[in-house]
Amino acid sequence: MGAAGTRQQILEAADRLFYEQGFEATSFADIAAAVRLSRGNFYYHFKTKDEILDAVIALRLTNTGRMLEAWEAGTDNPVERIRSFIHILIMNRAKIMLYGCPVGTLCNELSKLDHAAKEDATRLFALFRDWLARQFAALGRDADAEALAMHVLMRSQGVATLATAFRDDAFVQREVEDMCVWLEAQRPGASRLDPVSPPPQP
Amino acid sequence: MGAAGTRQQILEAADRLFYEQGFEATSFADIAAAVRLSRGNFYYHFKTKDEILDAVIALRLTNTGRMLEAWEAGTDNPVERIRSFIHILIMNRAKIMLYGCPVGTLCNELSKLDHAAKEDATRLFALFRDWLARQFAALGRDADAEALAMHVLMRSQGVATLATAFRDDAFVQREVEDMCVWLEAQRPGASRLDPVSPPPQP
DNA sequence: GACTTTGTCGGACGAGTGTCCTAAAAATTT
DNA sequence: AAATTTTTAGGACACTCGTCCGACAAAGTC
Repeated sequence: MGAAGTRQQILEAADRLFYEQGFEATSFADIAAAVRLSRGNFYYHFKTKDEILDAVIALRLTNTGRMLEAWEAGTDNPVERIRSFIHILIMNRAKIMLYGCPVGTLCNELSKLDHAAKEDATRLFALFRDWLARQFAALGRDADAEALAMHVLMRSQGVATLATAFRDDAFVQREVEDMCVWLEAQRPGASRLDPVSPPPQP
Repeated sequence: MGAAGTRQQILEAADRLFYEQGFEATSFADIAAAVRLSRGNFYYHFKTKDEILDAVIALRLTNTGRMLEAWEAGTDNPVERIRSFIHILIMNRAKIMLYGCPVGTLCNELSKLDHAAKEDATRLFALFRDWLARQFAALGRDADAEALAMHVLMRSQGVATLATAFRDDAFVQREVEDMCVWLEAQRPGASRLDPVSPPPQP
């Protein structure tokens, strides 16, 4: 197998393991075993563990970008696009309940370690934020597009964290619906009489 | 110094270090250095690292319980009590921007490690949830008190995570205010004409 | 003062870590 | 088929990890 293929395999394994076990708790040996490679051989592909981390973050940035493009290609309606984002919580809820949000948990871990790649990980968040902000702007909310984007991001992060802690499927469902109702009310023409953010129903 | 005093010192150092660096990234040596004790001597006070973790969680449960009691003693008004909770985000924002929420980040880490104390850490969340639910019930929202409590918890977790990633003081301020406005609107008599969850202003 | 209990020290242990080297195998080019 | 480059395996390295001793000091009891 060519080096490029092996490198890709390593990255995918590292991506998964960093997500499932965390960055620091994942050792070279873990990744090596996952791709059935000798531990020592890693040095050929990646000089240091941080180098793998950088590459994994770059991979995630690429994959995330592709996902956002796919959502944009799926529909012209900004509200529907934002709904695509919100519904990751439903689609990935099994993994989220086990390991949390890949972006949020990585940022948290790197912050605690005060790791150099901390800012790079935050760029994953920024990618989502800017994309969401563009959708809100397309909705006619130019003035507060970024604040609205951060609000959506904030909610999804909160749901992910509590989903991991409590493993409560109904909670995730409820909050996603609440978020969608809130989203509908953000169209500039939406009536203030609408239940903007109704109390979540049990 | 008595053993009880030393034990308490160890616990406080471990509490702080587990928060700042994470559980796994904190070694016996780190804690020992913090309390100026020999590493080997730890075995006398705590047989294993997990034992320290259990004790730290128990300590946090106690301290959290005391804090909740203090808030209850501070006012009879449930809305004001809940506001006390929300305002931790402001009071502790410096630390939160560096290390995240102590509860959320611990739960995330233990989930990834699939650690036995995972459920114990979740009990910290449950403590907040039940207390908040009691306040909402006192507000006359018995029916959906727990869902409302989870909603507040969810928001504070989301704000904490993004605060750590972006270190944006204005964002925290804005979301806290938004949360308080939302809270006001949860009183059963609140007019639906009120801006229930207004778009966050930039 | 002798004796027991309680607390501390410094170091040893085996395992696992990230890193790095050398030599052999595989693939590619000549 | 030979030569060269690319990729791999296996292990050494210095180190840190959690764990665990055995010896010793301090405190308290008889």
